[in-house]
Order: sequence, then structure tokens, then C-alpha cells
Amino acid sequence: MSGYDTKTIEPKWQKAWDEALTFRATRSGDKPKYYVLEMFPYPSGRIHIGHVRNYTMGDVIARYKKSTGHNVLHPMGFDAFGMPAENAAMASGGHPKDWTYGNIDTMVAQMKPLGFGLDWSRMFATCDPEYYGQQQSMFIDFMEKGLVYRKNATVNWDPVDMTVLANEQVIDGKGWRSGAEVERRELTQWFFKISDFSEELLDAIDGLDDWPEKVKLMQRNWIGKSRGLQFAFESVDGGDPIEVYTTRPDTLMGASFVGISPDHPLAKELAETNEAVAAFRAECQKGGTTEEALEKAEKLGFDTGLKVKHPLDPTWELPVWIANFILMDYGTGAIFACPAHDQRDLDFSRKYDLPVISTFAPAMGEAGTFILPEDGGPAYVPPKPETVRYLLPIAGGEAMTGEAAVDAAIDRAEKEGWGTGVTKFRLRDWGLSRQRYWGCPIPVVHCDACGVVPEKKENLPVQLPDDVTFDVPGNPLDRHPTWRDVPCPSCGKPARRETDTMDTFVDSSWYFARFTAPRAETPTNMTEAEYWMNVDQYIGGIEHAILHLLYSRFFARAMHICGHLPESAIEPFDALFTQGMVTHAIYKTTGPDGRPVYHYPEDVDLKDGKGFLKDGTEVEIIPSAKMSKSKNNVVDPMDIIDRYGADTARWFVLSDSPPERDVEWTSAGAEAANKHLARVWRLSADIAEGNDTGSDDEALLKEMHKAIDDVTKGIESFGFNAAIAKLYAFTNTLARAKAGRAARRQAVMTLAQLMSPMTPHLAEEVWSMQGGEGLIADAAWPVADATYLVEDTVTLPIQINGKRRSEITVSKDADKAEVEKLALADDAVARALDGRAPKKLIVVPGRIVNVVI
RNA sequence: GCCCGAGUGGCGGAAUGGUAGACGCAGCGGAUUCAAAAUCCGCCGGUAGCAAUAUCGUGUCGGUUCGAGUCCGACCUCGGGCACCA
Repeated sequence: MSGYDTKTIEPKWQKAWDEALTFRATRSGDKPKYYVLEMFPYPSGRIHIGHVRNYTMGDVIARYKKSTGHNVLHPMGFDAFGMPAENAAMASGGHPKDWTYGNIDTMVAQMKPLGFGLDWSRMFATCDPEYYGQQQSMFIDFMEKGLVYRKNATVNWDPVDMTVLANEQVIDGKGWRSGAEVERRELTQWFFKISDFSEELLDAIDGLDDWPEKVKLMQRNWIGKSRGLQFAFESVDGGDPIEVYTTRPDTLMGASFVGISPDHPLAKELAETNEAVAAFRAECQKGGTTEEALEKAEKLGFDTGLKVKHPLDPTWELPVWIANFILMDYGTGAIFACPAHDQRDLDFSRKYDLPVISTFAPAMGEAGTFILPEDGGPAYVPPKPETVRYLLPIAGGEAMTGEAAVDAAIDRAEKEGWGTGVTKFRLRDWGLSRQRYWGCPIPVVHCDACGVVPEKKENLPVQLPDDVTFDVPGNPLDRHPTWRDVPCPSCGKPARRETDTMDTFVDSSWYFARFTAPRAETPTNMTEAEYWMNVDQYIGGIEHAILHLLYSRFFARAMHICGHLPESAIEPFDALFTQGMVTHAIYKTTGPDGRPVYHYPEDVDLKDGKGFLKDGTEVEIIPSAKMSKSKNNVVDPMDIIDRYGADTARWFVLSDSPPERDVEWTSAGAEAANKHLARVWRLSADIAEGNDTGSDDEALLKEMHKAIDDVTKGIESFGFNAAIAKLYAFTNTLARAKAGRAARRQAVMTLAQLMSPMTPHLAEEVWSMQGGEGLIADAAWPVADATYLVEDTVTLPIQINGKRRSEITVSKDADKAEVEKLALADDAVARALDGRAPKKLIVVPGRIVNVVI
């Protein structure tokens, strides 16, 4: 007997599936369809064990759904535009295109030996002109429908390299290559009008029943609907009124100053004549553009000397300050500050010695050790639904919730005519312009006579030129000698192409739709889209909870408006599952220069939880760290396949941790997985050669049907680790079973079927060893027989005052009175009661008995 | 700074508000073997006890409940996102 030989088994069955076109997605018959999709990878170079986990989960679902009678679509492609390709070209020459397609070839070659049931015939990369040409065509459709526009927006500017930087290229406020202090600079950029859909994208979240609550909550907060008051502060000095928006109009009597953004038109106007203002504005331009950088930056202010009137008291004059923490993008770019109830405003007021006035305090009785902010306490910011005691109410009573007070304040302002209740959203329009080469060119032309004109559709795709270099910073499209020069699509006179390319989030916002008809001459094919959409199960990382998923939801709506998707597909992902990362310990020592040295796992011997190098030096073990090349803790799936086979890798990434949590890769765990699969193989071989004697067939059947039931439920609920635990238990049962050959053969074939979504090669091998008909991949999923699932008796734990003290065994349909009688007769209970009657007796049928004494 | 999660034995983890620790790893003991590997069997949260058993125990502190890993509040630590990483 040759043993469990993955190097023979795995290629054999992969070939069999290929030849039988087992995983080719078809619309045949009257079967229901099922579309399962994992977030497609960026072609970084090699596949990562995290990819293996992600695609294995999808494959389990895909194979399971196929065996329950669905037409399954399970495609794969590559999110192939983006910065790393340009960085590689800058670092080591070559061309982003060659680098990217080379990586794709490598990664496909690495994925195939893993035996995923994918329809490879549908594969594409977003950098294929056939794909991005269709994207350009849709961009033009979006323009026609008014979903795209241009406006100014801030970017990170490196003043030394004279180039725009991505947020990740700004490190501690400095450019990553030049080290120069980064500035914020305005450029005219293209935007998608996602904000037109704010309300709709928010409301529709309620219908996403099979999305994780946390993702829905994150999206709701991101869209950020708020109700507030918009009103104007009249100028004392005869200038224009300053419009402000506030979500806390109830704190108006606590106003300390009026703040405007450094980018507010008034600030810009002042800067023209006032050098100090101009200098302050320049100071505020320093640093990166991220919200985090802005929030964490030191609060800076500049007193303009201007004064405005308080709307409720014309004699009350408030100073106007320019403050760096006020965003022009949100509200009106101007606020009134209430330091008593906002920590940022309080920090600012203390720094610049501005007044602090509390408008409310904790409700009576809850005051305790409360210190008012004006007396040195922190800003008092209770949740809005909490009742507080108003010291300076502007409307309504003294004790109110913040919510009620805000409503009352808006009512008063509207009645008196000095303000309006306004609903605003935090969600900003989607800026898609990138000043980079390796992306989808924006298909427009700038003409001196006609302005901005979309390219003619028959001229699409607007292809990236191949003859570019990356030896100097900046966008190669900008300095290409001829690429920019084109005739105006409208008047035919010489004009210039747009040199900005699209954000790569655009590429990934509709690939799922393209998979339904990947070679269509239009972005989608309606027949195919109607049949396959929506994605029934989408699987990916939690890091995409907001941007990618929100942009895709917007895109599906925009595509529907332009006739590229049916209305039923405007929420493209019916169910979402977010999986955790695969982590691995880091082995670290400290070098002679005091800097950390990271060691490869194969160089470290593990003993009793400690790690040692070959020379005996003990290494520090940092567990569960994100895999990173610089930390030498990356596990290469190809090494695992080579050593143990694909099924072991697949089994392990599913077995050790719940799928939504991170899993730590350990060599011990991989070995254990491999041992178990070898054991199943031996068990099958034994049974195939075994004899017919035995009894207890009934007991084995019972366990088998329980296993079918448990594993089916486990797969359906993404409890893969729990399903695998049941499979271990059932394997143990089968190995020890004294049943006859027929019953054991049936059991091992069922075991193979239950394992087949996770370890498909081994499952096929066992199936064929036992003389199963056809491929296990085509076999119908086993169904549990309910008659085997019911137990005749149940064991009930007995608690005394909530602590387990004993147990009784009763028949499964014993009524409450009978259980009570048996419980009271129990020795432990009788001892504890000592003749007294229990205070209370709780019987939860089939669950527990609790005697309260 | 803001938003969202997660914390259970030596380790990964299981547990519709109802027996905390299923299953796996490591460890310990045994069988098999000339020996080893492989395999098979048994034990395995802490403390006390020969044992029966008692007692403590799910990041920390409090609360709701007959009963809390699970629900509520505060805090600590770690992770994800913050609009140009993908």
C-alpha cells in the first residue's frame, strides 16, 4: 500500500475536474443559481496564505452549493492597477505592465494546485484594455447622466519631488522619498456624485439582512446623517454674514467664538490684504490630508479681529477666529464654538484664553463630583438621548434630553425666522482623479474652444502608451511627447487628453458585474446580469467594510441608471462575510547595534514554548503578528503544498479558528491537519480491504446522520471550524466502530462527502477507492434522516442556586411535573433542602433544572 | 482624535441567557517495537484532598437575572478603518 500520496492524488483529480469542465458556470436546466465571490486579489507577486484561507472559504461554499443542486458561478480575476507596479518600475526599472502580468501568471500558477473549483474561463485583470475600455465607456455614460463633475480638492504635495503623494507615502508629515515637509495643495479633480445617493445608500442598509451588523454600523456612521441648524452671524463691522451649521443649537448660549476654516472664502479674502492671515493660512497647509492628520494636528488659531453678533442677543459680540481643525468640506466650513460641550473647542479656548460657558450640567441627583468645564473639568459631552439640566436653555424646559433640546432650538429659530433646520451628511463626493500612470485613463479631452469633451465611444479604449519611463517623479502621461495630442472629439481641432487616471476603487466597483459576461462588447450583458446577479455570497476582509463596499453599492445604482444592471441588482451583494487574517509568530533577537533582527521560522527550533537558533541563542517570540516580508514571518503556501499537499493547507486554514477571526499559522497545526487526512485515507483503505463481520450498524448510522446534520449546519452558517471539529469526532467514531463492512463503507463515503468542500482531492480519492459513482464533486449532498437525530432520553443538569450540583436522566418527552418530582428526589437536592421546601423551582424542558433555596 | 471590532486552560478555540473548556495542538502515562519513527489506548484549567468532593475561574470593575463567556455601564489591552495602500 502506497499511503496518502498527495503528489499523485491532487494533480490527478485536478485534471479530472478540468477535463469534465466540472466548475464551468452554466445557465443550464432549471436549477437555481448561486454566485459566490471572494474579493479579487491585487497581483503583488506571490499568493499569500491569507489568500488561501479566503479562497478556500469561497470554495467550500461553491462546492457545497453545487452539490445541493445549484448552477454555481465562482470566478477569479485580478485588481491589477495601482501604485506598487509603478513603485517596482521606479525601483528596478522595467514596465508596470510586464511586472503586473508576470505576477498574474505566477499567482495563477500558484492557485491552480490548490484545487479551487473556479471557472477560470472567466478570468480577467482590470488592466486589460478590454476591461478598462468598458469602464471608460461607463464613465462617459455617467457624465451624460450628471453623475460626474469637476471641482477643486486638496492633495498631498511634495514640494521637492514636485509630485502628488498618496496618503501612505506621507510619513510623519514628510514625503517618503524626498523627506520634504508635505503641503496641502488644491487641484481640479474629477468626482462621482455619490452624495446624491446619501439618503438612499443609508436607507438601503436596513435591507442588507445578511451583512454583519458591524459593517452596516460602520457604513451608517460613515454616511453620517445629522440634523442641525443653519443660520448666519451678522457682522458688526459691515462685512458679509457668516453662515454656520451646528448639530448642537441647544448650546448656543454657550458660544465662545465663531470659527472658520482656513479654506473658507472669508479667510481667503482676508489673506489677500493681510499678510499675517496669509502666513497663518500657509502654516495650516502643512502636513498630510488625512482626517487623522488633521485631527491629531496641534490646534492652531488666528484672531481675525472681526466681530459678529449673537443671534439671540444683538449686544453680545463674538470674535471670529480662523482655526485649523475646521474642515471646509463639512457643513458650511464655519462653526460657532461651545467649549463647555466640545473637547476640541475647549482645548482651543484654553490655549487662546477664550470664554467657557456651560449651558447644561448633569441632571439633579447624578451630579456627584461633577466639575464644570469653566472650573477646570473636561468638556461635558453626554450622549444626546441622556436627560440633562439646562442652565442656559434657549427653548424648552430645564430638564430635557439633548435630542429634545436640539429639536426645540430648531423650532424656535424657524419660528423666529433666523435659522433653518437642515439635514446634512458626512459622506463626501468620491474624488477619482489620480495623477499617475498605471490606472484607467479618464476618457476626456480638453479643447480650448469646446472645453471638457468626452472621448467618442468608438475611440475607446483610450489605451495607456507603452513607451514611458519612471526615472523621474511625476506622471509619465504628462510628459509623454505625443500621447496627449488628440483632435477634439467635438470640433476636430487640436486638443489635449486628460492625463489623470482613475482611482483603482473604480476598477473594483463593478468587476463582480463583469464576471457575469466577461467578454461582452458592452460593460455587461443584460441577460447574463439578470440571471447571475446578485452575488449571493461575498467574502473578503473587514478592511474593505466601508470604502470598497460603499463605492460598489453606489456604482451598482449608477450602472442601473445607465442601463448596465437591472434594478434588482442595485444592492449587488446579498450576503457578506468578512474573514480574519492569517498571522504568524515573529522570531526576534537584538543585533549588536541594538536594532531588531528577525529570523525565519525554519531557522528556529521550538521547545516547550521557547524558540532557539541553531547556535542555542533564545529568540523572543511575538505571537499572532500580521505577516510581513520585513519581519520574515511570511508563510508561503507553495512550501506547504509541496510538503503536505493542498488539502492539508485548505483543511488547516479552516480548522483552527472561526473564519471571521484571525488564525495563527503554526507548523504544528499544519502537521496535525496532515496527520488527520492521512488517517482518513488509511481508514478508507482498511475499509476497502476489510471483511464483513460486525454489529452495531445502527449506532454508527446514528452518528453518521448526526455528523451530516452538524456539518451541513456548520457550512451553512460559516462555522467551518466547528464543522471540522465534528468531522474529527465522526472520524474517531468511525475508526472505533465495530459495525459491518457495508455500514462502514457507507460511513466513510459520507465522511468523504462531508469533507469534500474542504479537502476535495482526498474526498475524490476515498470516493473512488470505495467504488463511488462518478466524481464526488458531482454527487448530491447527503441528507440527514431526522429519525436518527432524536434521542430517547436527555440528561438534565440540576443546579442548586445556579450552581451545577447533579444531573438526572429523563425520557425526552417527560413533562414538567415529572422532571420536578425526579429533581426533588435527587440525592444532592434532598441533602441541600434538608427537609425544607425550595423557594423556587425552575424547569427548562430539555435544558436544565434550577432549585432555588 | 473619531468610528467599528476582539479578549475563554500552556496554545488555537467550543458553548440558541441554561452542565464553561467540545475538537485539535503541546504535555504526561501506557501499548506496539531489538530500538526508533509511525500508529493505537488513557489522563490533561488552578487550589485543597487518597478519594468522594469542595472552592476559584471566560481582560478589569460594577449591574440586570433563579441562572451571565453570552445582556447593560465604565475602564484596560490588542486589531481594522479614517476618503490617494489595496
